[in-house]
Amino acid sequence: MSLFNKMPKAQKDRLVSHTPLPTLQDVADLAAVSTATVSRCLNNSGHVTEKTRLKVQQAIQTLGYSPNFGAQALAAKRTNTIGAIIPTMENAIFARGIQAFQETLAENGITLIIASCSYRPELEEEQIRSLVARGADALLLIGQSRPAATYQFLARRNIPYVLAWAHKKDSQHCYIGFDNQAAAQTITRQVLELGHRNLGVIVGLTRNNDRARDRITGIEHAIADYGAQTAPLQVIEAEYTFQEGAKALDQLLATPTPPTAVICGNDVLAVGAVKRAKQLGLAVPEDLSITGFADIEVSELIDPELTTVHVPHREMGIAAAKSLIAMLKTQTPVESHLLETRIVNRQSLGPAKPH
Amino acid sequence: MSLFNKMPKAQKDRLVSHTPLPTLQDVADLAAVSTATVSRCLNNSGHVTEKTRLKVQQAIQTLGYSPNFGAQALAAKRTNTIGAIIPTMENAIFARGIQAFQETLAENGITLIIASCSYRPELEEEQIRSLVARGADALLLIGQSRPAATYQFLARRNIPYVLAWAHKKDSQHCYIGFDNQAAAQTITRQVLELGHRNLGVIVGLTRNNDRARDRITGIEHAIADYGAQTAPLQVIEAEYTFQEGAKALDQLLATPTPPTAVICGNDVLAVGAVKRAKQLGLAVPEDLSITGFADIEVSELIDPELTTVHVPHREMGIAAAKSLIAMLKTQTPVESHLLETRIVNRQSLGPAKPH
DNA sequence: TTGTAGGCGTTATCAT
DNA sequence: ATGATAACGCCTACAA
Repeated sequence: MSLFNKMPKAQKDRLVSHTPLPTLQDVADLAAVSTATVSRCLNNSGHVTEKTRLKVQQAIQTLGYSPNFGAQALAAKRTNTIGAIIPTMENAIFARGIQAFQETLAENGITLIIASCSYRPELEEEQIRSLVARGADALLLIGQSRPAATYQFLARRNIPYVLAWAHKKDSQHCYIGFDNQAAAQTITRQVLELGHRNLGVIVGLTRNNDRARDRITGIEHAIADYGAQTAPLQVIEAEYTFQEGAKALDQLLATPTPPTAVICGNDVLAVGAVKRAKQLGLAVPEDLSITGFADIEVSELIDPELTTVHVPHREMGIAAAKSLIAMLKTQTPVESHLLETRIVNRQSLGPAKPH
Repeated sequence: MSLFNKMPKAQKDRLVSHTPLPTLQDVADLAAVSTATVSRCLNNSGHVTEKTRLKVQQAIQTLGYSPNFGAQALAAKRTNTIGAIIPTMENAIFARGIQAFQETLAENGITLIIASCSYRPELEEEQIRSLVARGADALLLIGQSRPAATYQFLARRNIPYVLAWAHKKDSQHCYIGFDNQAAAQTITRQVLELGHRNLGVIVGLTRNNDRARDRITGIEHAIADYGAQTAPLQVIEAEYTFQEGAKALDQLLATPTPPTAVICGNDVLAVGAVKRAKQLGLAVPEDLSITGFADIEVSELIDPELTTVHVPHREMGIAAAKSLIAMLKTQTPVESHLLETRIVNRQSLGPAKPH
């Protein structure tokens, strides 16, 4: 065997003109330093003379070097990647928050991987494993309700996570979100104060959605406090589309004692209901009041514009990113972060008609 | 030095009860086979007895083993990750297509990394580098216009990519999309056939958006073919929000000869314009016709519903995913894929008033 | 401050 | 069909 044949492959490649991508070694050679020094420059881990740093940077430039992801991940035991699993990318409710989340991560040199689980918990479980397998250093999850086994899995792997879009006091988990129940309770109280005594409710499918359930609870509490619902409270669950919101309204109106105000668990359903009400010749809010939840763009598009609960989407995304980054850095849990919601009064809610 | 001190760290860890995550070696030990065999099982690369396969699977189960991403990437020189860079996640125009793209990738064991570039080309360049650095095996990009250096970078790294949401004949690139110009031309012709002789145009910012430019060209061609625009063609560019669509309409109507029909480059602007028209007391389409482009959900929400160009978002996402997967598998370019658009006639376009 | 060298957990090439 | 073993490219004690 010749000397050439004994060489490591990378070295051979450098002799023949194959020229694959430059490696740390190439940079080190060109800069006439060791790979360790180059690595230190790359990771700003201090202890490098300004002069050598410049040499190294020069070499990196001329070679067009960029670290190999796999090697970096393998050696450093982290990928600088954070995963997020959201019910769906297809609707606006998560879009703005996730966008802000991603921007904040990017500012910190972290890449976001997104998966969606279509509100199916078994898929979420699978996605969590997948993202972790893909090397996600930490995770953003939506809401709290998932099997204990999932949390155990994360604990076993020591993967930091935050639960966003929800909030629970005194929990072992780190929440970055708002109090769905309290927010729903507040807007319901406002509806009641306007004289409505027969409410209807349209919410997303509660089956795997603790936020939707919390909102119903809030509505019920408000009504109980006020002691004022004259008919049985109708709660219609609907999938997350304009059309389903419209259909749900039809159901509500088909009852013997149709409501004078409809509280919706989200803006998409609310907006669909508003459109349907108008089609049916009902004036909103004169004949029927409708409220939303989330304050996404469409709530200002519909006529009349939607009175709804404003959620600080971007703030939430930013806070989630910062918390995760902190957890990664300190390797310790971080406090939950409660964000404030507020009611945006537009035109879809009005006083009950005197009778 | 004791024998213990000479051991590789992983072996030590297995002796003391530290128990980090199980490795391939652990699985091999438990199954009493070599790591090579385990690896073969994991990658279905054939030549494994059913019996040993079972043994190995058993071991994987009991250990809860999952491959280390970094190591896998380093050794295999691929990450099974595909990157997509879209202008923004925050609006619906890309959401459905990307969702389908992601689902198709997931079915093939590939993870999607998304980055957004806010329609800023220098940011896109940066994001491309970032995703590649993160180990993206291939990329989905939107539209065609970007610096030659960017394409060189991708060629140098040998990264397959497709350009989606657009189409060019006889191009060196692989397009997965539709003909923006032809689609715009078709809907414009329809408007002209309805007797309109004074059109206005509202489009997204063309500065870094070749799709928007193509649509304008299509509109201009249709008008030229028809030889029929009575006033100078007003083209207003607007950012991608309802409000900007509304403002653009105001500008169009402030001219001495306001148009009787407004062609919009996308549904968001169109819908914003419809809302504004109604606020101004104009009946749509009796006083003013408005058309959209993309056929996203809101186009059915607004009243009157929007006549617009339907784009097969999901098909496009699926096709893009399949093409990329094929390129990755065969290591050869793949043909472009032209998708058909069609006009959806709803209520926002009507005949011109006779005068 | 800088260099040396071993290890990270897979894959894949060769033998057997 | 299975096993040894050499890469893969980077990080990081530890030594100098």
